Amino acid sequence: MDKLDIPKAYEAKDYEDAIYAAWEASGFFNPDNLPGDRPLAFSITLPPPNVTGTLHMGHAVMLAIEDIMVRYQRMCGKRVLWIPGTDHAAIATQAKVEKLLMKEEGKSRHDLGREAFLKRVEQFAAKSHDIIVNQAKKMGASLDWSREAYTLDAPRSLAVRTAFKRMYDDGLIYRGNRVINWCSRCQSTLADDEVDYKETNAKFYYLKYGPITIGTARPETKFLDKVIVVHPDDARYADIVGKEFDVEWIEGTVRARVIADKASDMTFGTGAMTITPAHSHEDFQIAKEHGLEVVQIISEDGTFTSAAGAFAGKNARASRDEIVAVLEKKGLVERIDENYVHNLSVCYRCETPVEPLPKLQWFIDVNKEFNRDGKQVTLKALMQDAVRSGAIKIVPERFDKTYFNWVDNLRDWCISRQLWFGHRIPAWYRSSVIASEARQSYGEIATSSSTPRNDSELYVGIEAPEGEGWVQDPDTFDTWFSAGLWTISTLGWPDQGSQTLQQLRTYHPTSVLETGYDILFFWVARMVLMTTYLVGEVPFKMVYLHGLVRDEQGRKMSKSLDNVIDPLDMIAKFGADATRLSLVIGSTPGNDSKLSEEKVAGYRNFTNKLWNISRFVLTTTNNHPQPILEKEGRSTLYSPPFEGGAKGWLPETLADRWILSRLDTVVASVTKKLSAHELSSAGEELRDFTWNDFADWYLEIAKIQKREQTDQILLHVLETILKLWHPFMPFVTEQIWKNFSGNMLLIQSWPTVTGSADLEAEKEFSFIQEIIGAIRNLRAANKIEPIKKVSIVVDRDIPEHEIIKQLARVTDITVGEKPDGSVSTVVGSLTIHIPLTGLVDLEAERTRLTKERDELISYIASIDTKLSNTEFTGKAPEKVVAQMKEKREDAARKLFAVNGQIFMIKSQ
RNA sequence: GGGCGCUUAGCUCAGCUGGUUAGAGCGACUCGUUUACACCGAGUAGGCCAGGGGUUCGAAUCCCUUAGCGCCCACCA
Repeated sequence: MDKLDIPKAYEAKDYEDAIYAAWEASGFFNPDNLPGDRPLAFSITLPPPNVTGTLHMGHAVMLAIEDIMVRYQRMCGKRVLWIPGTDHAAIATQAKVEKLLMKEEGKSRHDLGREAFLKRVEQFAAKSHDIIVNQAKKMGASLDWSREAYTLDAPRSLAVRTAFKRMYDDGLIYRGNRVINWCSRCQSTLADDEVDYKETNAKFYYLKYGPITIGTARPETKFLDKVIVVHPDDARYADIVGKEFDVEWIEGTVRARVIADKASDMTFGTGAMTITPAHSHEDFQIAKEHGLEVVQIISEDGTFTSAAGAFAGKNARASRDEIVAVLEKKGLVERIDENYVHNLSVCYRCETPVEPLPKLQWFIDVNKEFNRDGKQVTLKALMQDAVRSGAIKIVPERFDKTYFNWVDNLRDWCISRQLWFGHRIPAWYRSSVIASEARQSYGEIATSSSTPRNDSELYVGIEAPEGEGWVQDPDTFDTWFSAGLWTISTLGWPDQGSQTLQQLRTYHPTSVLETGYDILFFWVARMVLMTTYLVGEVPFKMVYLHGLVRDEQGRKMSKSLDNVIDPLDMIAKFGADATRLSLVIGSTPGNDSKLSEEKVAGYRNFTNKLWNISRFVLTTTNNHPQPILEKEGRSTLYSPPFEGGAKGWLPETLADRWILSRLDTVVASVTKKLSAHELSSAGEELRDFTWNDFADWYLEIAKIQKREQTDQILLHVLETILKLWHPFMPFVTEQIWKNFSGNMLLIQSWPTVTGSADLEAEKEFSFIQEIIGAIRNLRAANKIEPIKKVSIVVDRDIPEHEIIKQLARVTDITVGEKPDGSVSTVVGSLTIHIPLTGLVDLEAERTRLTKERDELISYIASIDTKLSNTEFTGKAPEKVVAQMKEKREDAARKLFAVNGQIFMIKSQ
């Protein structure tokens, strides 16, 4: 037998990479290679990180939580599939590369041209991808890399084109000219939810416009305003509604007229506004209803069009003051409110102010009825039903409301983007006019206003059409369109091969979607939309939302605040296991959590604790004459399984019965909690058991219980907690597991309840703990001399007196029959009598004990009162009454111990 | 303007459908040279569960209300 040589401290970095490599080599991350039958499947698709750079703490949380779920289910015997992938994140990635290009070479994407630029982006994405994969591995994520996907790879592109085609054929996708959100820096449209609002201090201008005064925050858009809108009920303007008159304006005289519309707010500004249909969503709406002309005066690059006369070509927002100066010169500025606060709409990526512009774009109609299984439905209705029917469960539940609030108010989704990086819209046009227009915008900024053409041929298909003269739409898809297909596209949809179909049948709908609550709308809702429409089933049965990881002070982590904690740094310093625990324990779904280095360090201490527990157990048992580790398959010693529960190996002592009972409780409870996705709570309970019960009590007892039985129990408990901990701390547990024979811990089966629950033992042992605690207290109080003599009187044979003796580290224990004690009426089986000498600090101890005794007495009295109250006993459920009685017993037992101690002190 | 949360020990938070004397970790303080671990052990002190009202035998938990804080959504020119 070799002597075990285990280092004193666990250094994560010495083991983790090798362990991950071994897992990967085993092939067990791929469900096809898992041993056993596994009729039930469990699947998660990893929310694909953007290929914009590196992973942050948010990704680390995601990987930790999902890996825990996945490892747990794998050990439970499920056919577990966790698919990794990355997201091309069109707008974010393109913006990033453009920024780099400008910084490093001083070039814009137009300097390179579309093709060369895309090559650059792909290079960047590839590099970023490799970093991400490496980081996921560092975290210990047990992802099936053989199925890795990318939102922009060939299979996913096919899925995108197929989805578009099908929706188009069903009339759910249309091309329309509408005012959209335009980011002049990204040079692209933005969906409604890609617009952020930033509270900004601005000026509010009161301008004379003919006979009335109008209010505006954006005078520069007002060049061609010809229509004043007032509220129909506004008495101030009632007499001029419908009238026309000439007004002196920015560039000379304009013929203006007044209309009434409820959109005008009587209480805001002067109650009168002019409208700019081309550059405001609401004005566009009004113009549409009243059949007004829509003229674009601001172009895609943020400059004025020729419609702005002398200002043409100048940046619109930058010209505001200049235009106001012109108005002022003409005496048209009545006053300026300098303290105007409003919500400026900005691009969620680059914070550039969003410019509303009229553009011809592709939209998904969420309100259009179509036939589904003989019923008329809308996409919106599908999204609502998926959650309302319970087919999808959101955790935490309160996000249901957020979800509905969003879906109910959903407007048509603009899916086309003027980016180069992304899936091209599978639409082709054939007509000289359109074709040249499309060519122009291919690589150029589209300058012409895009009005719908009737003279063009349009082809929508999965592949390019046959024939001459077809030009593909230059636009690309909103990145969330491809992301919305993620659960089905990663499983092979729309391929119809039997293997793909089988795979979809097995793993779809996926079991859980785990992601941050911040992308509930962007992504989760879109997946529900796409998947329910395309394959007629929900994409996942459950949505588990985690919160944001904030810094110690609760601030968001950001580069500008310099408070970013890099997961890789934490892993390097404290190990992946500690990092995972610090992200999972102490945080609950849907709530933000705070992270500090100290917290991670704390869990590093725990991994080391587990390491040393193992070190002790393994070396102790190994040193014994019948080396348990050398026996063939340690399991022969005590399993499988415990026949007839723990009786199979007859634990001899109270401590044995106690620890096994506790272990059984913990197995049951942790299993239940993990099944219910209560990860934090499961982890806490496991930590308490491992540290408080197993390490602090049973290990100490084991040192003096020199029976072979103890070795078996030590090994059994260790084996069980290694399994229980494995989902949380895969590395350290797997490393320790190497001391056992057989397969990797990764695929061991999850512990089951053995039937060792022993309430009597738990009660009795807690009493022993009480007594030992008392002895320790007394020793601590004895500052001058060690305790000379302790006598313990028991009324029946409790072998634990040996333990007490050792633990209390006292000498000279005598054991005898219990005298007919006066206190025995309270309850109890054990009394102690400790004559002590040389004590000086006992007075304080006595005061404390007396106080405790009084509290216990009044507590017992209060229970007695309650129990004699017929209203309580009559109305409270039986279970509660029984509980109360038990509590009374516990308190009485404690009182007995306290009384004993007081008696001891008195007798000094 | 709508909606959703939060307020529990010095700090970070658990406390599910009402039922132990409200818990944990960290921190503080006291003690400890115990052969698994100082990345340790044994203890102690900290709470009117934000305030007020109600329902109930019983409320941190349910209802109403007040105050403070946060988040999401929304086209106020």
